[in-house]
Amino acid sequence: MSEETMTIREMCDAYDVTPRTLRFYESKELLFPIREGQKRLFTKRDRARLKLILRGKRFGFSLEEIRQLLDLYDMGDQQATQLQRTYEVAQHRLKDMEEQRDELNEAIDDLREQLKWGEQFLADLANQKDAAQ
Amino acid sequence: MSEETMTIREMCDAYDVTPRTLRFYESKELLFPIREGQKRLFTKRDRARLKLILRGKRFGFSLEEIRQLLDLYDMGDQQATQLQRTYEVAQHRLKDMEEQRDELNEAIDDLREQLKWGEQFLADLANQKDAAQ
DNA sequence: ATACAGCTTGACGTTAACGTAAGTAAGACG
DNA sequence: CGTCTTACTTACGTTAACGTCAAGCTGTAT
Repeated sequence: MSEETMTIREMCDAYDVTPRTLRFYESKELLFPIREGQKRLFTKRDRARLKLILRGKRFGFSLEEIRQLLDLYDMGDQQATQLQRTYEVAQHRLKDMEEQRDELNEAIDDLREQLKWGEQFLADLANQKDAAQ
Repeated sequence: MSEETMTIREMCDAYDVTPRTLRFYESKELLFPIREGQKRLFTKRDRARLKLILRGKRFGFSLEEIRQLLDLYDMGDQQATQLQRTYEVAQHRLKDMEEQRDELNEAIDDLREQLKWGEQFLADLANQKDAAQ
């Protein structure tokens, strides 16, 4: 409960992830918890990074992309070039997402059509049945 | 070039899939090409099924789901119960897709926010630079 | 002392939908 | 007959993001 660091369980509870996930992120160099003997202690920095990781996932970035973005973020000693790069990557992702959404919308429309068709078919079938009696 | 059946290559060209894909679908019992010696010959039925498979994929059904739907479609000797079931599955899928789209839209909005933020930051940075000169 | 809770490090397993490579057969062409 | 083309089977490889043991350490409550 020290103010600065959190155990793995506290992290799990706070961010709704599994221990495996946190260890996995560490192995992929997304997080860098310090050690107290055996145990991992997650710092404020780790928490900030985890938040960004989870946000990145929501945006559909792969962990590898996220890692690169985090690295840029860290490295970038306010070097506009880096930030510019980050910005571009994000913008590209946005375009991908919008395309994906558009495709999804098309598919949804198509499926709606099919369903209308099926509905009609079922209705006809019911009528036939009624009429046959 | 017989009117009724197509070779694997003709199928691939016609539907823009690889041979591997067609063999894979056969192994998963989605298609049932007949054999002429070694070779596969795809019938009209196979072509109809393939179309449905590809459409199903667009809708985000898994191959296993598609197989089940195709089976129902085949079996269902116009048995309304089966069709009803198919209908329900499709409707469920539609709901999933709509949810997915909504999430995606949220993510897109969030990302747009972030980008606005980044843009501002970059602009400020540029101003600072200008001012410093 | 003992049991238990919580942490650790391996390391193999999972899922979907094919890709890819190796080795072989069979028919067509020149 | 040799070679090309097309197809075949078998089977391991791929990718992402963890899940799921197994086996062992440590600290603490009983």
